[in-house]
Amino acid sequence: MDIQRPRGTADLLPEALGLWSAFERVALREFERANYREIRTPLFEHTELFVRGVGDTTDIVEKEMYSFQDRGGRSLTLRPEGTAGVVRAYVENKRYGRADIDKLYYLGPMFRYERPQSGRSRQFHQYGCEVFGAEAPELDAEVIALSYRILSEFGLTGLTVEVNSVGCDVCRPQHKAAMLRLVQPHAEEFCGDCQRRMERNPLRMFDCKHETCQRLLTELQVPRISDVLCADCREHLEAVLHHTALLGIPCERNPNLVRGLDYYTRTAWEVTVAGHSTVSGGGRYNSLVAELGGPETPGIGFAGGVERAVQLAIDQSLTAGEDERLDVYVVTADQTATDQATSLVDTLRRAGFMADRDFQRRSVKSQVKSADRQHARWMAVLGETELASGTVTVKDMDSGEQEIWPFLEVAERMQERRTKQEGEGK
RNA sequence: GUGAGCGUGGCGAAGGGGUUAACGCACCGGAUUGUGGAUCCGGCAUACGUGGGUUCGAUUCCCAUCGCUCACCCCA
Repeated sequence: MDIQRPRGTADLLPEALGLWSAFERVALREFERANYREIRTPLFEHTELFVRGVGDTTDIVEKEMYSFQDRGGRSLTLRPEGTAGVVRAYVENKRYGRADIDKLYYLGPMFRYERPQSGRSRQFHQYGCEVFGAEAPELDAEVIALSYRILSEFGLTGLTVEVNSVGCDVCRPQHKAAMLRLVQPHAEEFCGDCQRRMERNPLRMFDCKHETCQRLLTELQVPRISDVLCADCREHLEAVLHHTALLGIPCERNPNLVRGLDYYTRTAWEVTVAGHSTVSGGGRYNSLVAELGGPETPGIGFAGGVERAVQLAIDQSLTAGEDERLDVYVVTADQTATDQATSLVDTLRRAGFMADRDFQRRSVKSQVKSADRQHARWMAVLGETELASGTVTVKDMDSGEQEIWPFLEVAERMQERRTKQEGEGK
């Protein structure tokens, strides 16, 4: 095998896809119950959209974009996240001119050029939603609840929601300036990572694992954003937590929580399981729509990683439920019966049964083993004796009983059996 | 981008400078004229990631490279 899949991509094989579709069903169901509607935007956009939307100093834009030139010389980028494209579509399609707020959800692949490791790959899948046109804290609570419920309804346990406010256009710049005033004179005393964080996203410094950095922050009495929120932001955060409590969502305040993208304002949160990477995260973005050329419109949304949810399910021993079982396996017990096998399989399929047969000219024993391996409900044997009498030997693989039926009545009789079994609740 | 570990048939896995590279699983055929499990017999497979070096000889030692895995940064 000389050509392998590109680094950081995965083949999703049938055996693994059961959990995926189980998860997707739950996500779509929860979104739709909450009156969200699906949106599908392009997998690639103009590079400029992400630079302006996500933020030009974020890791995503600085080193993780899959960008390329098309034949017309335009710079395009495989989408590294979902929000920017949805906001662009919202503005471009002028959906702001409507009376109701716009509740949208999406599910699909995203791309980031990173070193793969557990819970991280170059093509991965996110599900998420965006809501435009309301800034009431009860909406924040609804979206937080959705991000939590999708995972809990999927069956995951041990989930917590960490919530913080990163401030607004008023209090955040003030805090940042104040923080830098205190910290920059001591820049060399911080670790290399923190010195970089100072440039990019000083809030991150509170996350540093180095003890010296933490001690310095305390000694210098550097305020955390949550300590210096303006009155409106403070009030908003309290109202959000009040409503998530009404909804029974296990929220915890995390004054150190920061998100990596530039566009967040006020509420930011992550759904986590102890000892694992974040499963989903989101926040409010009240300036993003305007920054991308639309009218001042508040927005809020979250995105979760499908791979991470599925991996947690595996870790927690959740199963997807049985695959649909094969109804009939047609056994060709004699080479002369191939014509009949072909038409019997076709007849059964047209009658709505999942039917299959041997295509490798294997022995009868092998074919029966095959039927067993695939958990067929029935096998239908076509051999010399059946051909001579225009019949089919039909065996119920569960009970082991077998009968001889006229060839032309097989589908009909099976339908009767199936109806009867379903009536008995089997 | 930084650091660490690992690449032997479809899968798991032993070995180790020298004729035919174990073993287990899976699969196929037979014992059982045409029936699922077990047992026994037989069969099966283009297998030592790739390229170079050392050597009379390399799957084994050395170098490089590619890939995989994990951690850091960051994030879904």
